[in-house]
Amino acid sequence: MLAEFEHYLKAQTGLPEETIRQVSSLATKHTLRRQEPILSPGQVCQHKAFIVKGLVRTFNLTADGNEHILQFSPENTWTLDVESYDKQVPSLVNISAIEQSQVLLWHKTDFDALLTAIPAFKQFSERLISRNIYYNRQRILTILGGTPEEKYEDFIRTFPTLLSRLPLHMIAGYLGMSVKTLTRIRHAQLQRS
Amino acid sequence: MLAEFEHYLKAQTGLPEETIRQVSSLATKHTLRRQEPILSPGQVCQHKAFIVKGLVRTFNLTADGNEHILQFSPENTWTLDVESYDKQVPSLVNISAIEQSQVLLWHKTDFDALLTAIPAFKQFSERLISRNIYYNRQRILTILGGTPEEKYEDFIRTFPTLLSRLPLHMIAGYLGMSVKTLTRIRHAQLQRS
DNA sequence: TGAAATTATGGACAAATGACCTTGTTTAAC
DNA sequence: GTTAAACAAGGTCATTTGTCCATAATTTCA
Repeated sequence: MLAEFEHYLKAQTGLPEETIRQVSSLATKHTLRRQEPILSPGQVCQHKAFIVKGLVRTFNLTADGNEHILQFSPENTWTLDVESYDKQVPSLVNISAIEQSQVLLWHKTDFDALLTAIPAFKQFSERLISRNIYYNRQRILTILGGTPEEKYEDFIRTFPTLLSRLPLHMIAGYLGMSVKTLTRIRHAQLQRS
Repeated sequence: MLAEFEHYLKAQTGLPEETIRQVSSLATKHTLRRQEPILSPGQVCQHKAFIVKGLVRTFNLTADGNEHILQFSPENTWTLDVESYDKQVPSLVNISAIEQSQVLLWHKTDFDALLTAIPAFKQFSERLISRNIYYNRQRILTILGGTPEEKYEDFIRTFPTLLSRLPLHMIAGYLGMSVKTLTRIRHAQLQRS
């Protein structure tokens, strides 16, 4: 489990073995069953999580039981509730496994120490944050702009490999439309092809 | 014009006069007429802008002439196209004045120098970025989730002072709905009250 | 001040979407 | 391997939303 992460970090940063070991040595291994939560509303987000294997989602449940999905986190990506983590205030969102997953967790204290101790690691971390900012901006434009069909096609383009791993109702929850609409779109696309 | 900014920065950071002067001394003053652009698609975003007075919007024009608004920037806020600015690549968005506005511009080179030279200023800058991240996350949830009416009410709650300064079609462009829908909502609310 | 542009609203109609239900299939779990 | 749960898809209908149009009010700027 650590080996995969170390390989990832090496490929992404080119940091020396020793430094990489330093990072991974502070992680806790964790296996999640399907639907098992890492974070629930009301809890303070204490950890940064790296997904070694599996698939995790960040979402919000509305009063009427609807699920709005902020993020899917597959292998080799990170996840956390930034706002809760940064400010150490109770979270408003759920983070939980879609598939059985293996994750590495760093406690905020340890992770902060790593960022301070290893400038190149901090740079890497900032690069990830930037990417997230750009992505969310683009996502807002897509949600604002497109027809449901355009949103769906955009989703496929952005996450081609996730399509087959996600139930439709989660894709709907990510795109902000009903399952019915999604079904209709796919039906229409089949007709055409 | 500088005085307002210096007052803002003092209030926000508590930095000493001298440092504040150091920051403001690198700014260029600029007055914008209504509808005058600061940034157009295809250009590289070279500056960070602080709005001293007026109101500016960041938006995207679709092929069919629809306007999707990413951000409103009133007095005492900052604006730029982060992605274009960070990477120095051509922008995809427009930034332009809604009202006649006064802005201060820092060239990226100068602003980067300030961030390096003044750690407390860098911290302040990071705080602003964080705030923006939280806000965009929340915005995605709101857009995904609510009925048009909820989105409109959320808008009023978030930007109570902007309501009267914006034409309806811009609010619609920010919320991702047609002007007609907005009109209907307001009509319904009048009936009820 | 006066002409031109922008803005808000409303009507009518068509199209898109969601809610609710059923059915058959696939997947997971014990 | 069997049972239970989750899932995709389709039908129907009511509602919502958008487009296109016209009109009246307001604002801008020369």
